[in-house]
This record gives sequence, structure tokens and C-alpha cells, in this order.
Amino acid sequence: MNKPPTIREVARRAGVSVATVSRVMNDRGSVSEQTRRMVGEAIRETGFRPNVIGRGLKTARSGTLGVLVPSLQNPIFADVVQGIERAAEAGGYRILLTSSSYLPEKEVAAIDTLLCNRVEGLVLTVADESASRALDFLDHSHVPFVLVFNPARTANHSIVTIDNSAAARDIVGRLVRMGHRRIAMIAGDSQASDRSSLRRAGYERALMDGRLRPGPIIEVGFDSRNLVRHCRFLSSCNPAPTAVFCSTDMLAIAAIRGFATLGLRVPDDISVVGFDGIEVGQCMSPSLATVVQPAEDMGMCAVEHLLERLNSGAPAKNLTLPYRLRHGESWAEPRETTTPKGTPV
Amino acid sequence: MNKPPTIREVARRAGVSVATVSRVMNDRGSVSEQTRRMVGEAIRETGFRPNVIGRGLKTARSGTLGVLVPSLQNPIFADVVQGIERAAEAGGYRILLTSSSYLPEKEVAAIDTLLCNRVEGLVLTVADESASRALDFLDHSHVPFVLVFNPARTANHSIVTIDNSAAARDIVGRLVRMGHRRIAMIAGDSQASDRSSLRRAGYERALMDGRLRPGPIIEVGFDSRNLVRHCRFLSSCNPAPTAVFCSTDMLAIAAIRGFATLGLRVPDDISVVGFDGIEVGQCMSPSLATVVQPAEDMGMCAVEHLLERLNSGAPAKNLTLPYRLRHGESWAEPRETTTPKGTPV
DNA sequence: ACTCCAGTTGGAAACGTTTACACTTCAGCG
DNA sequence: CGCTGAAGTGTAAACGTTTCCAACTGGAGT
Repeated sequence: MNKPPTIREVARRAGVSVATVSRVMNDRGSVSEQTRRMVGEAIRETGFRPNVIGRGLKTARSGTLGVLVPSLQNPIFADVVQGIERAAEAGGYRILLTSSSYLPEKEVAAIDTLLCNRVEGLVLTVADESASRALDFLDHSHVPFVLVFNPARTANHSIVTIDNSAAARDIVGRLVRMGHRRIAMIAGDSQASDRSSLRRAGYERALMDGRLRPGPIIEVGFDSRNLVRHCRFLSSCNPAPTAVFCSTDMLAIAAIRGFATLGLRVPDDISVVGFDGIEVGQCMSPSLATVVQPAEDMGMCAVEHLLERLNSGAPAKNLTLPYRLRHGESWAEPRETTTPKGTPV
Repeated sequence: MNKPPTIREVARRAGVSVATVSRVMNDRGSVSEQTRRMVGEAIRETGFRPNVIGRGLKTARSGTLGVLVPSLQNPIFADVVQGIERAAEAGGYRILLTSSSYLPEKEVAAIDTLLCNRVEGLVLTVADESASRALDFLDHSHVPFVLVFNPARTANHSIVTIDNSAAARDIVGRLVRMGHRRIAMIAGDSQASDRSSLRRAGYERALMDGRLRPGPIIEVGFDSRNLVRHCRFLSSCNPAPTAVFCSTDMLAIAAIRGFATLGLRVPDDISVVGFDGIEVGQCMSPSLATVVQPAEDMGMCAVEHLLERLNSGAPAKNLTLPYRLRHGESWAEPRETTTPKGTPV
């Protein structure tokens, strides 16, 4: 396990000082064409690779950004990480990836680790922006960070998000106008996600708009795979809901599956809509009607803004990107409505 | 943007030398209970966080592992990264994540970057293990690495994989025994994935076993979302295949979608099976019949083995984990067979 | 011939840690 | 009372870079 060559060996080999080698590598300062060639040759011969740790120590720059997401299991986060990685790479940064498994205590630990590693900035999604001990922590660290997906509750944070509440109201409103009078919600644990509560608020607002009572609301864990039990409960209600709004696509997919297991067809027997816009949603049958968050873009925007702050000292800002609705096959007018139908979408 | 406190300030504050502070932090050497307390207090007061870059420079250990995957878009890689992150965290390591977008030239660049960052080891999936310039590169670097998903063609690499060819032969064999006589394949670009070729080999082998001719084989890009064109082609063949084996679940999902668009039902009109075992496959309807790779486990195994090599100098080894078949709803006996049916599965 | 300046180059001091080594105490022991 | 050794502590030298500064060259301008 022999040590990799250092700048000193390259210098010796090329018959110059380490300062000159450094100058050649970063082409800074003036170096004659001849020495430049010789140094280049020595670098190639030795297989020298500059040690960014040594460099980082001197320059006080690590060249890395920290990333913290709840989980990679949900494709929405994989997408955002993909965007982050893309933009970071374009900006000459590496990313240090950690995940919290939706546990607030792991958030703090992970951020601490990232700060020890002297990341120059962070991109993260926390469980609850307003209650996050992790963020207080971060606020005092003087390391710039950008929240993704978390709602903008306080103005002095950099945030890239969409209007969760409006989007939920929008898509549930469509269900109402389709004629649904009894709309249930399956919500991810609101402790683990402030988005979930906002989406719920939008849902309730849409029902209020239509003078309807919020249907049964079922709160489940984010890692719920099997919703059969909950689906059975919903279909046994009286009156049974004709549509279900799920706070994430993953839950919506699981719900569709759950209803299928019970012999209920979507959307014939019950409509199901989701939230997130993950890619598989539009590949499956029925394709999922949902709110599309531009996750990869959000990741890229977050990094771009972070780099602006890093490089030009730009101020923190809230960036609310547009969402769009995807009209999938998982929703339809209710088969039998007890009240007159509204206007179809 | 004031600098974070250093060990020196902590030492000054506690009235001791930096050596003592260092000793307290790593509890190594002997320190009296009293000074230990004072140092602890000084650390808390200053909010000191040890700079792992400084530490890394001295100890020649970065505490990071490099990870390179083709893309995070495909959940199979998100899963493996999740496993890698888990195991790395458990072992006290951080991960530096990069992706190649299935481009061999980006593989080399990414690995180079990771090596510059002095990762202590790497976990990666390359396009083609036997042709990878990136691996030659890595072989000379004396940094241990573990391949995931790539087939074990050469014995001296650490590899965590499954038997792709056997698995493909297995699942396609089931189709044959179900009575399918005309089985097509939709394969991901074999340039971009050595797995794809192996799966194809297994597919061909299974057909040979059943004395059948390989059906049409369509090669598509890994990022193919819309397979309608190819599905139309398949259904217009004469005789038309009654089943399609796809080299990844993502392609299988897209294919099911494609057939649905054409008004063909899966599995009634045509069976579709995939390969990978991503979670959404079992959530959708019809649920996807597929080969399940234990992706998260594979990621964890890879890291565990890597750490063994790192810590105990254990030798490289090939680890072939078991796959299993998931009996989904996307396959069934062909509706009309021209030859007598085989034994159903 | 002298100064001046731009173009090259090297020396050495950082950066924040860890750690080998040396030094002080002080208790235990003969 | 002196010797020994352990416990506790400090000093300073690394680790691999970058970069400030000084020094040296040689040609142009006076």
C-alpha cells in the first residue's frame, strides 16, 4: 500500500520547486513554456494527483457540498439528488451524501458530520422546517444552506420549493369539480414532513371551497408499502369516498395497489391522485394523476443559488417553482353521485 | 463570514496545549479528569468542531468512500446507494457520490475526482467491467474498490453481484414452461451495461433449452421512457410474441405502458417480465413479474467487504448473492398457443 | 554603464490536526 | 533520602498544498 506521489516528488523529478509545480497545476503566476512542459511530463510520469485535502487545508475550501435527504427510497429524493449532483459537478463541486431516514435526531448528527467535513454549503430537506433543531444549529454555523421541498415559513432561509398548499387545493379542487363529494386523504406522517401538513391544509381548503366536509383522513408512515387495511377501511365507510388524495405518489401507488387487492378498480370504483410526480407514476397503468414537482430542476436550482451565495455573497432567497398537474388515468368522474355533478375538468 | 474556531482557540480557552485538547477529543493518552472537564467545556463554549480536513492531512485518512453509479433515476441504483450510505455510516465513513450518466468517459473523470479527494475506497457500477478504462485506471491506484452489479469476469476484483445469466435463464424458462413459444426481448443498450448482454445470453439459453428460436430482440437506450413504437412493432410481427422479457424493470414498466396505449392488456394479450425487482414494480397493477436483486443488501455487502479490506487487509473476493423471482401479475399463460402447452409454473 | 521592470523561480510560512518525544510531578519503594 | 516509574502535560514536527515575498535574470530605456 505505497503512498501516492506528492507535489514534492514531482518537483524533484522536474528539477524545480514545489511552488512552480503548484503554479503549473493551477496555472496561476507566470511559468516559462519549457518548465511547464517539464512539469507536465513529471506529473504524467509519476501519476501525480493533487491531494485536495492538502489543498483544502491551505485554501480553507473543501470543494464539497453537503446533501441531506430523508431517504433515497422515494424516487422524488433520488431525482432531487440527481439534480444536485449535476449542478454541483457543473460548478466544480463534489457532494457528500447523507440521509436521515426521516428521523430528526439523525438530521442533527448528519449535519454535524457534514460541518466537520467543512462542506462549503448544504442542500437539505428536513422533516419540519419550523421545528428543526438541525436548522437552529445550522443557522449558527455560518455555512450557507438551501432547503428543498420544505415550505418557506421564515423569510431568511434559502428555500426552493413549490406551493404545496395551493397545489393540493388545485388538484383536490379538480376532483370536486369532477363531481366527487366524498374525498378521503391518505397523509404521510405529519411529524416527519411539514409538506404533508400543508398538503392537508390545501386539501381541506379545496373541500371548503366546494362546501364539502373533509372525508376520512388517514395518517400513515412514509415507508408504508401495504395500505390494504386502510383501503378496506375507506371502502367500508358509509358513505364511502369516491376519491382519495394521497400526500405522496408512493402512497398513491400503494393505495391503488391496495384497492386492486380488494377487487376495486381505479378509477372506475374509486379515483386516486398523488403528489410529487415521480416518473413511474406515468409509466404504470392506470397512470397516476398527480401534482408534478420539478424535482431535478429543484435540485439544480438549489445548487445554483447556493453557489451564487458562495461566490457572490448573494442574499438568501425563497424560490417557489411552478408545479403542474399531470392528468393521469387514475381519476375519473364518480360512477354514482348523490349530488348533482359539478363541471368536469 | 468568520472562521470556525480551531483547536488552538479551544486550547487557549481551556488553558492547556493543543495536544491535550486533541487527546481529550480522541480519548487517547492519559488526561486528568479535571482537564478533561475543562476542555469539554471550552469545546462547548466555542462550538468547536474538529476539522476533518486538517485531521485527514495528518492521519492520511479521509474517512470517505467514493460511490459511482450510472444514474440515480433508476431506483435500483438509488436502492444500492441507500445501502451503501447505511453501511458506510455504520462504519464511520462518509460517501462522496458521483454519477456517470452511463457515459464511460464520465466514469474516468469521476473516478479521477474521487481519487483526488483521497477516498479510502470505492463502490461503483461501471458500464462494462471487461472494457472499462476506468478500472484499469483504478487497478493502478492502490485504492481498493468493489464493483456492484457488474458480472465477475476477472477473479481479482472485488465484486458483489448476482448471476445475471442464470437469473435471466430462470425467469425466461418459466415463460417457456408456461407455454410461450414466441418470446421477445427488450434489452438496454449493451454498450452501456454488461449486465444487459448477460441477461440476453440467459434469455437465449432459456429459449435454446426449450428448442425455441429467440424472438425479436430490440435494443433501446436505458433512459427510454416511451416504448410505444417498439411495442407496436412487436405486436405487428407474425407470429407476434406472446411474451416480452425486458432487461430492466424500468423498461418493463415502460413496455407495459406502451402496450396499454395500444389497447393491449397485460398479461391477457401479452406477458411482460422485468429484471431488477424495484419496489414500485410490486405496487403497480398489474404487479410486475421479475427477478429481484437485493439491491440495498448488495450495497451494504459491498461496503462491509470494502471495510474489511481496508481494516484487515482482507483479500478481494467475488460475492454472488442469491436472486429470487417475484411472481407478479404481468405474466400468464398465452391465450392461444400454436403448440401444446408446457407445464405451467 | 546604469537603472528599472517584467518574467521566472525558489524559500518558507502558513492551514488544523495528530503524535513522538521530552519534561515535570509525585507517589511508592528500598 | 534518593531512585523509579507512571501519569499528566507541553513542544514541535510532520502531513500536502498554496502563496507571499525575495531573488535572480536579461533586455529596454536613459
